[in-house]
Amino acid sequence: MPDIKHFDTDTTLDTVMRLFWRNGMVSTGIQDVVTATGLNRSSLYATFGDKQELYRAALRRYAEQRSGPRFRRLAEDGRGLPAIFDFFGELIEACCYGEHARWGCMISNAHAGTESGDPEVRALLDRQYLELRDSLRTALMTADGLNQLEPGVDPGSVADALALLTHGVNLRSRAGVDARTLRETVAATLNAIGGHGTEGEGLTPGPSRPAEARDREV
Amino acid sequence: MPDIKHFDTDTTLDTVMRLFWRNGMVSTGIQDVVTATGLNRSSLYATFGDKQELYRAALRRYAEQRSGPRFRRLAEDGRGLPAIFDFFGELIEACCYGEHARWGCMISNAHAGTESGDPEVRALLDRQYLELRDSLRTALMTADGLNQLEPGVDPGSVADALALLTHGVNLRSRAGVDARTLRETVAATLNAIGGHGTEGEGLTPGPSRPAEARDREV
DNA sequence: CTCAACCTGGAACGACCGTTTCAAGATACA
DNA sequence: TGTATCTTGAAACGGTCGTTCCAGGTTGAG
Repeated sequence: MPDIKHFDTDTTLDTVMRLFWRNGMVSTGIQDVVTATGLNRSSLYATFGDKQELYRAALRRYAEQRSGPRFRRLAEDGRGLPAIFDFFGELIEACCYGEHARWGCMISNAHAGTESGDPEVRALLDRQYLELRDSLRTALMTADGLNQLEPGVDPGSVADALALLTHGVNLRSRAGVDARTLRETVAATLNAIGGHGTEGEGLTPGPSRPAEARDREV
Repeated sequence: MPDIKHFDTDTTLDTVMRLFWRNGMVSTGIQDVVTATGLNRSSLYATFGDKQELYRAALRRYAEQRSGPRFRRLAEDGRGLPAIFDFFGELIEACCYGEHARWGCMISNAHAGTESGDPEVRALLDRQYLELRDSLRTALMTADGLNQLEPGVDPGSVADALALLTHGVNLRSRAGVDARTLRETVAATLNAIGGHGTEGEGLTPGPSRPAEARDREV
């Protein structure tokens, strides 16, 4: 074995992910990547390939490191509606406060840009949507088993609607809408679905609380 | 009066709007604008200013020509819930079929991109959101007056939720999701709000019907 | 017709784009 | 230590970016 890489691939990909996440793919130049990561073009191209492949890798990492755990936690939470309340509560918190405030969601952003032209990217967007939808459906079916849902509410359809609502939250948070407004909107929606009186602690509208919520992960 | 412009400003701005709408601001070069409009750089810069101002003008035009009439029609429709059904039905139709299929919504797209960094753009995004929200709320209050809503449904909160849902529809349609899925999701949401049996004709899930719906306006 | 005012075509600007190339440096095994 | 193999630094590639400039054409008023 001759020479070994002088940098950590995961750390680099994490930095690149943040760049693409905040500024999008087209607005992020290779020079920006070079500056942010500290390594040079040769190492970048030798390790990740061209810009498109680099973006795909960053997007995959976002899906695995950011979205994935959230979805899994939601699906495996046995509390039913409170789990969904908390899911949205944490989402809004992460979108409005901390390191990634006003960055939105990299998946949502990819939908709106030229990034979605790449079939490989679009396949990932579809896959992520299905994962979110299924996690929500699982939680809703749990809620249904606990008699938390209004009669006549179909977990499948509502899961789809909530997944679309998530994209709306991501988009609007990027425009700088405050967390309180988003919390109220989501809480009203979930209360309409069913759970009167079963609110999780993630969505108490109250005053916004930026202090304790800083530097949370997404 | 010396010389007069040799082209129509509105027609040009319409062409530019379509470019920015489909490809976003950063991915659309001045050369693309020159090619698409047929006029040259001098006339463009003399008439609209630089690229940022050109984008702002195109976005304003989108809001006035595309979103505005839709919102007004929704708010002035006296039928209540069926008006909302039809609003979403036409939205989905325009997002999935015809000339602008898979373009999404220029306002939604602007949220996700670097475009939203411009304060003037962000002010427009907020204004458009409020217009949509208020139109939905007006329609919901009409529906409430007609006893079409489930008891305990607050028109204000639901209007916010439906406005966010709209962004979700726009985003997902850009990724190529089929109209039938979107219609089912929206229909299920609106049925949960209240109007069992009051569906408008815009959301009958059925098979997708691309033929009759081509070349609709957005 | 004269002429000042405006518009148009096209070339040109410097800066930056993503990508490639290549010599020099670093490493593990013989 | 020699050497094959990979990494790194830095320069350079052609192309495109947004923008500006100016000569030449066109218009309407005097």
